[in-house]
Amino acid sequence: MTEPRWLNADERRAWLALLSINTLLPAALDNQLHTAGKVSLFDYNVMAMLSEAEGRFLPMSQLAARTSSSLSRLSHVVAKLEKRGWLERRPHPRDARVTTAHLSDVGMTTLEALAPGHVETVRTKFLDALTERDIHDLARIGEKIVAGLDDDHWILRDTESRP
Amino acid sequence: MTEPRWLNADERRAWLALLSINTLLPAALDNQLHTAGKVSLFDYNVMAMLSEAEGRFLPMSQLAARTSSSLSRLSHVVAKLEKRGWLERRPHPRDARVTTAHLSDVGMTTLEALAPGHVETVRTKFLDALTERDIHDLARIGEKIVAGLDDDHWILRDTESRP
DNA sequence: AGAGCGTGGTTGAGAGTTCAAGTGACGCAC
DNA sequence: GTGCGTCACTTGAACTCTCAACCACGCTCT
Repeated sequence: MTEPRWLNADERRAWLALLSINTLLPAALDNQLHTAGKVSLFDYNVMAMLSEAEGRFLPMSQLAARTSSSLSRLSHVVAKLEKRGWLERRPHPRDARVTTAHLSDVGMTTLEALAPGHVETVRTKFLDALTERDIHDLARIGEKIVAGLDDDHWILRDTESRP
Repeated sequence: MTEPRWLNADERRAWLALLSINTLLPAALDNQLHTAGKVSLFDYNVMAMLSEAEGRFLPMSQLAARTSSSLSRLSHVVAKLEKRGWLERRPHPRDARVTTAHLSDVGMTTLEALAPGHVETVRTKFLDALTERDIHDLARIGEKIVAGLDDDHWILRDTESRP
């Protein structure tokens, strides 16, 4: 049992900054989305991921992967969004175990109405503080961290060059 | 009402990576802390911030600032930690409005027992994926983002050079 | 065909978080 | 020294998330 390696100055700065960003940024975005349309950042992302999928639907487990969430969390949220008429759940025709979540037309319209305000907030609260180079570096570093946490995370697919 | 500026490739990569990190990293750390000692990452941070303060106590509002949390959230959590005997609340002697949270000896011991496993997890889940240079860049970029979200955030004090 | 195992998803209970409202105390204006 | 606005919290209710248990289906092996 040896003495643990404590964080040095840069490691500590990086860690504390990430920790703060982690609570402040989602709070700011949640806030904007909630006043704009009683939607959380997570709700928004669920719908956004569906809107980008072929046919605007995905199996629950793939949607969970794309939102980095547990199936349980997703299930509760999809139930809520379904009650609002923005999503619809259907059984998969070939595999009766899987449920697919479909973005409804009303959901799509809602999402489109929310999108401009949301990206604008992403800019003002996040991207505007950075230079083009910062953003490029952050994308690279961020993807490294994601890879360390989940080595076949969906955002790492098709964007990486192959050998 | 002009067309919003959507995200370009790098902006999107940076944003999606941050979003994923944001859910995966705290989950991993919460997990470790919870199995090690039924403590959340936020609980841990509250105690860690107190442990680093002069005299191991801070007014609630300063503690809230240091944990980037709302006073309400903090109040609930401090109540919980107080019930476990790790913290103690005392009225401020000069200003009866303020409550100070003190880390107890038991709390300090608990924190010290948890710390090695926690830093180790911070390393394996986060820092190990990065080079020294990445960490330095991330610290710089991260602090820029924090500054954009809260221009007098505590982590920006004393670490920045002054004019 | 059926036993056993893994997969995909749901559910309910308990823990945690947020939001709005409330309680005192300070401090300044007159 | 009496209002009156602000500050520093606290509280309770509503909502969200997590965790463990559960169900149903598909796959493989015999």
